[in-house]
Amino acid sequence: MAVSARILFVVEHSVVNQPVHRSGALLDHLARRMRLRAESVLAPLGLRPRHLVTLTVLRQQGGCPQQELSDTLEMDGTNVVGLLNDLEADGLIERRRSPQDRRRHVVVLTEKGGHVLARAECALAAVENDVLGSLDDTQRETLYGLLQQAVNGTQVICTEAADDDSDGAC
Amino acid sequence: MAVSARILFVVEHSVVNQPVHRSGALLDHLARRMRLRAESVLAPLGLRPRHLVTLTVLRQQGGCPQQELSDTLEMDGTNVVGLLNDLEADGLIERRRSPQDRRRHVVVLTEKGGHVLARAECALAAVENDVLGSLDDTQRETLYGLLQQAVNGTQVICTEAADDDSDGAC
DNA sequence: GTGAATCGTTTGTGTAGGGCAAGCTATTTG
DNA sequence: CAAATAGCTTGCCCTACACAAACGATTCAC
Repeated sequence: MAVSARILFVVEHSVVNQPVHRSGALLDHLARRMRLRAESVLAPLGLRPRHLVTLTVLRQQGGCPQQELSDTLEMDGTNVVGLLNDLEADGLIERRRSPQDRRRHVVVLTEKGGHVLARAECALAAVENDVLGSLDDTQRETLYGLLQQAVNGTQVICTEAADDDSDGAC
Repeated sequence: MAVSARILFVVEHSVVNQPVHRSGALLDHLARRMRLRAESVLAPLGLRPRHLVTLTVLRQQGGCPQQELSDTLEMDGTNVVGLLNDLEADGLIERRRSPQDRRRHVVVLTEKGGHVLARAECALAAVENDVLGSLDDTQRETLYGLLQQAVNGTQVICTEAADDDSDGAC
């Protein structure tokens, strides 16, 4: 039936006609599915998807100046301000003046922020279970690793495997 | 440093404290990055990201009634109409009356639609190269497979490996 | 066959995400 | 001191969508 893009691949002395595999559309599609469901789960926590993305970035980047955050999120600076205002109002993040350059705000996740993020992730178990239903645990972990690597430029295996406190089992 | 969610895992007689790995936020983040770049690449082709998603779905689902498409895309019916109007105006899809139930429109990808989709995917090589830069070819293929499986409920290895025409190497 | 339900379409309305620009303060740097 | 920079606020605009209502065509149930 349908037509599909191809590139020529030379594999072990033979030329194989192979379709082009672009993940963009799939990523878009899947992200939408996640987001739709996540919205309702997150609402009771006073969060929206983009807040969760922001918190996630902050957790693994540690404190970072606001502009860097804007770069990472690839989002306009003014909108980041609003986003951080929300999060700060809820006590999930803190803006600290950088001692090196007092014009800068270093944005850090508060303890509460970490906990809320953790709770949100637990609450999202059902959502993920629904959307990624056809992937087994190993596959989901692989997917997570790949996404992490793509987003961060390097794979993050398990940054703080031996950390304390936090909200144990969901 | 930061706190993170955990669940208890019993692995071979030992209890391992393991962080919860939710892909939602990463998916969202990565999809955004892709979409931002894709928009400018797609614009010259008269397409926007959601058009590409639609075409992609149609390619691998074959013809399907409009409502099913609406379900798959998890998008309101009225918006799907608009989306399809765009695509039909460009001759990329066709709406055919279903012989079984003449109320229904069966939506199919036209030959031109397939070609344009293929061309778009080729054009997106640079984008993907940029966003997935830290993944090697094998990893990208793995990612693609997982996304495909998640979206479709089952993994699609290479539906029509022996198809003809189409636009060869980018 | 007549009425009820269904598929798709159009139109209209509302909301949220988010880009972009201008103007401001505090601060650093030349 | 002047110029550049980080962040904040306000205001404007556009796009993606959801949702509702009303319509024609068709099917289905009685």
